[in-house]
Amino acid sequence: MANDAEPSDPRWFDAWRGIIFANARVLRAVEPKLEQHSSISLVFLDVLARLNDAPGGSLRMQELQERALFTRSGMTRLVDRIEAAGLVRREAVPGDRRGVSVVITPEGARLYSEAIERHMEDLEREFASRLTPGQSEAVAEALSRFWRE
Amino acid sequence: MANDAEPSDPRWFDAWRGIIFANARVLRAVEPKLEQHSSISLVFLDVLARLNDAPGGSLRMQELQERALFTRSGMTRLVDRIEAAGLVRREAVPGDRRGVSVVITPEGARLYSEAIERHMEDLEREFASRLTPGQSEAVAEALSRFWRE
DNA sequence: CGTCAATATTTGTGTTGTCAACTACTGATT
DNA sequence: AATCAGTAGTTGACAACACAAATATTGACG
Repeated sequence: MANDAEPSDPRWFDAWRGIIFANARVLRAVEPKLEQHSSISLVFLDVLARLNDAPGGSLRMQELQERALFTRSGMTRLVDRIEAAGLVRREAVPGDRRGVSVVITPEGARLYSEAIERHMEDLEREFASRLTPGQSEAVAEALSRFWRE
Repeated sequence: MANDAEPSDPRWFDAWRGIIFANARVLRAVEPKLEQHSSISLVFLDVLARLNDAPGGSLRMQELQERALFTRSGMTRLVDRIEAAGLVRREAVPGDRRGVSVVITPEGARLYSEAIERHMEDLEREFASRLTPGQSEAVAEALSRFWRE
């Protein structure tokens, strides 16, 4: 098979290339649609998703920082902007006056569920429709450790 | 439109989630190492790779823009910076005075091959080692249409 | 030839990202 | 209680990104 003396690229590199291309191409297609329909960006949606999935709809800045997929740094100012848009609010943490917890507002939750629904449709069109169920299954299985650790 | 009652997340969403997580986590691990060892960023490496793979080590701005994975816009100024680092140079296109072709310099090619070698080792550690050969194969096969189309 | 829509790239300007320094608070140690 | 290393988050300064408008050139068409 393709395992005698690496020809040029090892086989796992095709897998990696597939991941970066799929990531880039799907996001490139899907992000403008999100902004168009919901007038929020993917980084906003990302933060709202983390909060929405968290118990109580609330996380501390650090947790948000760690879990966010599309933002590596600058969470303070990102939350500033999302807060200015009225989608989250900062609250004091009882018992630790250094801490801040970021809470999703009702309006944030409403906008999130609206936006994520549409976003899923877009993803289905741009991503899912290009894979067979068997392929989806195989990719999901192979990559699950990257998010389930 | 598929309209059957979705239980929680459709199966393809796990595949998509795997892709974004794998992408984010591997890049987050690998990029600092690249910068540390080769003192270039991933966007630099990306551009150098496109040029290195192109016939004659040269592409026009537009082609670079289209092929680049890690940069969606601002190719002019990105090339400015890479040029300032001596890794590429701009050349006039014979027969079209609007055009510019970007050529990789010998130093760029040298630095590229050095950096990519190390980068592949890092990728192997952070990505490939977490997949079985069968999983690599499956992911590569399932996602090949995203870069070969 | 002269006009003009189309193409190729750069420039202007506002927005977002990054990294280190800074402020504020905590908990442990003495 | 006073000290102090560690933790949480913000701020300042600058780099990189994004998008629209500007510049320059081409090719087609009357």
